[in-house]
Amino acid sequence: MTDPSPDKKTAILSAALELFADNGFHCAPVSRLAHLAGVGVGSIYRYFKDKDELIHALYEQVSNSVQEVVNQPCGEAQPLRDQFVDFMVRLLSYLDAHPREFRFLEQYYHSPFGIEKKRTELFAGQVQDFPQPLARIFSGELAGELKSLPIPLYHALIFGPVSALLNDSQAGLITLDQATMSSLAEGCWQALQN
Amino acid sequence: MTDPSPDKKTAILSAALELFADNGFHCAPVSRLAHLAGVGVGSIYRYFKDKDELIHALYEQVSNSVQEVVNQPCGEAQPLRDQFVDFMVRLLSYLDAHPREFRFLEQYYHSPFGIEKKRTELFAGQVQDFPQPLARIFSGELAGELKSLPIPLYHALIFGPVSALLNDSQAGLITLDQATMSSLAEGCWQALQN
Amino acid sequence: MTDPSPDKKTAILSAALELFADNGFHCAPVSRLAHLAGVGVGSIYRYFKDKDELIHALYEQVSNSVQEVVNQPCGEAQPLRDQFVDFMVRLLSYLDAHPREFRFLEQYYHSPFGIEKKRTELFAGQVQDFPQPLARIFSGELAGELKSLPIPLYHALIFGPVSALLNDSQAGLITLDQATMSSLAEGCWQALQN
Amino acid sequence: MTDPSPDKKTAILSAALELFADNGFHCAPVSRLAHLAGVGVGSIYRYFKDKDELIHALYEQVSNSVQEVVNQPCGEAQPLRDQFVDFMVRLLSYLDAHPREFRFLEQYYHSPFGIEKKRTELFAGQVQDFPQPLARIFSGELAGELKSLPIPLYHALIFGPVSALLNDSQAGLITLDQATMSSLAEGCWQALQN
DNA sequence: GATGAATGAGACTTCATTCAT
DNA sequence: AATGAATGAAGTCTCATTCAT
Repeated sequence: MTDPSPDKKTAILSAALELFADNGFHCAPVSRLAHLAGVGVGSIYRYFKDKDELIHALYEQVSNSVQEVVNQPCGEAQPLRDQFVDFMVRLLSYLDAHPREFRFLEQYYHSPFGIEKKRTELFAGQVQDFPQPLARIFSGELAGELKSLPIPLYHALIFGPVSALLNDSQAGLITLDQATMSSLAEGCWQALQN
Repeated sequence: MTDPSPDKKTAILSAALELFADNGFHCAPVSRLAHLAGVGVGSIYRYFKDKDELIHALYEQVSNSVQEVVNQPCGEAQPLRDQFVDFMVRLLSYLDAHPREFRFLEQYYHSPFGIEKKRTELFAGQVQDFPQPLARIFSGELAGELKSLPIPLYHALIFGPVSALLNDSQAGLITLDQATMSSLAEGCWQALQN
Repeated sequence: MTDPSPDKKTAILSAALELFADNGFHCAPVSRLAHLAGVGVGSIYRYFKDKDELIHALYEQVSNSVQEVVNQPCGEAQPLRDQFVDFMVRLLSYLDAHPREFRFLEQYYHSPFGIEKKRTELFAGQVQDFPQPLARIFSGELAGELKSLPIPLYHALIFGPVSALLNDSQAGLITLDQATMSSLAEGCWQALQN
Repeated sequence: MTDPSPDKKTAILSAALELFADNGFHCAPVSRLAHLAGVGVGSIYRYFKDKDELIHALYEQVSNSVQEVVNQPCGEAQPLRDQFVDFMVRLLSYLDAHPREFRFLEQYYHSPFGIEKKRTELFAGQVQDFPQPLARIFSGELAGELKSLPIPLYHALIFGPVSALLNDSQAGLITLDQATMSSLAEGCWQALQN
């Protein structure tokens, strides 16, 4: 039993993602987390002060891995529209391929946990870190070319459809192939045009 | 004699909406519900089999009041675009003015409770019951004029931004005045154009 | 509803016998009693101080009806042995034909309720009231003819088998026809012989 | 490490026997069990899935200890009658010395818990495992010597009086000395004779 | 450091009893 | 007198957290 795993913390976070995404925070007793992680209950409390801290830590981890994907550079030689579509397709692909990350985030944002950590933080938090097309849109640099809107409106018109579509995909209402994702991205792009 | 008082049921549902929206289902013990409703704990179980049934009943109530707003006829004399914008503004206004209803619905849909009652049910469930512009869009009647898309894509492009914007409004990131709501609606409308 | 039944009390006791015998005291909520009796919950408390008193009252009633059967005179012209067998068959027949009465009594005696009201009270309580053969046995009058034993031993040798056999009958392990009942009675009779 | 302590389980079963025997299943709240066992409420649920399982487990334990007594070999050299009397005296002695075991069993058999685990199971369940005299009687081997009766009648004539006498003893109506127990056993023996 | 047995606060639910109608 | 809606004490069970090993 005395498993001197070099990465017990990783095992715990991984088990947590699985259980939280599939069962919700409240149907994931710490004892079950421990069992799934192959770790003693007590060990969880060595790495995390309590269950809440574990949830917040998991959020940070998932949030970061999404940020990484989102922040990859887009081909800057392409027209802006294509860069935007590429970005959107990349985001949709990643989250559709990682349903647990997506469901965890949705659950987190719609729970008391996410009250302080607003959803905006994930995508709009640091405009300057955004990949080319997004940064230029949100920063207002393209104001002549596109509509000039308050950031939350940009945000809503871009990420709202992403979230909604992913939900339908998870629910099995639609399959996200390349064409579908492009359609959505193009719709969003049009929404921003003058 | 001594008939079950409709006031009491209303008081319970009302307290439930408040606590569920503000604290989440799991931080709203029945004892607190009862206290807030000014009712004995046991009385809740006279009106609802258990806590789950109370949650579902509250969903039905909230869902119906949203449906009512959504289903009001749009001025059919106006151009379709204006009808659409009117509809969107009406929906946004109502939910922004009833934040607890909105937060409850979001929470419900993102919980195991809402698994069968898919979000789609609320808005897309019965296309034929939709107000003019939505029904015509979703039914494909306008396929020549607009893009021809799978329903979930229409759905995502229209209600995704609504949900996202309301979240930002709740978070205090933006104030939803008439202009803002119209901007969003117009963006959505553009997103659907050929 | 205002049912001015002349015999609400009877209806309540009757419903109580049914529910207690079939479900046990603790799976027979007062509300269910009331429903089955066709009476308001509150009415039960007009006739009985509380649930305990209802149980004791029901015991008295059932106990009395058994006493009546037990106390019917045996043909005094017959030999004692035949009188005894007649008595035993009569008792067995009655209780086998009234399983709810029997199950209620068994349950009552084996519960805290029956602690003060000892089983003995039912059959041996008032020796002088017993029908001929029993009275003569218990009173010691037949001491020459039969074994001379302490009353509880007579009691055990006579009523123990009755109770045990009825239990097996209720459980469906045996059918109590005339021959079977006579066999038991004869066995008991032999048990008492010198 | 930290293995589940067998002492704790024993303490719980022991407390359960005491409370169940004295108060009945329904006047023995888990909280009281825990207190009497010197254990936290939650610990009971580590050892038993729920209260029902605890009751059944206690039955198994008590039943086994009675079986052990019952199954001890009788002096096979003695006449059958003496073997039988020895057996009866041993059974009576044990149960009279262990009143809680006796009261628990009686209560168990007369409750919904004992519906499937019929009383017969305890004594007649496995005829072949019975000590000499009983096995030979129940198996019909002595049919020439004794009356030939259906098993439930043997059962009633032998164990009925045992149960009844123990009840009277518990009630303080009689003291079970050697002579008394022998008398009962002899009575039962006679009851079986041709 | 790791473990998991032990704990008890607190959640949900039932039901005997009351009392306004 | 009769009713049944209302009540809350009390019961069963869960689970986050602690701590001895």
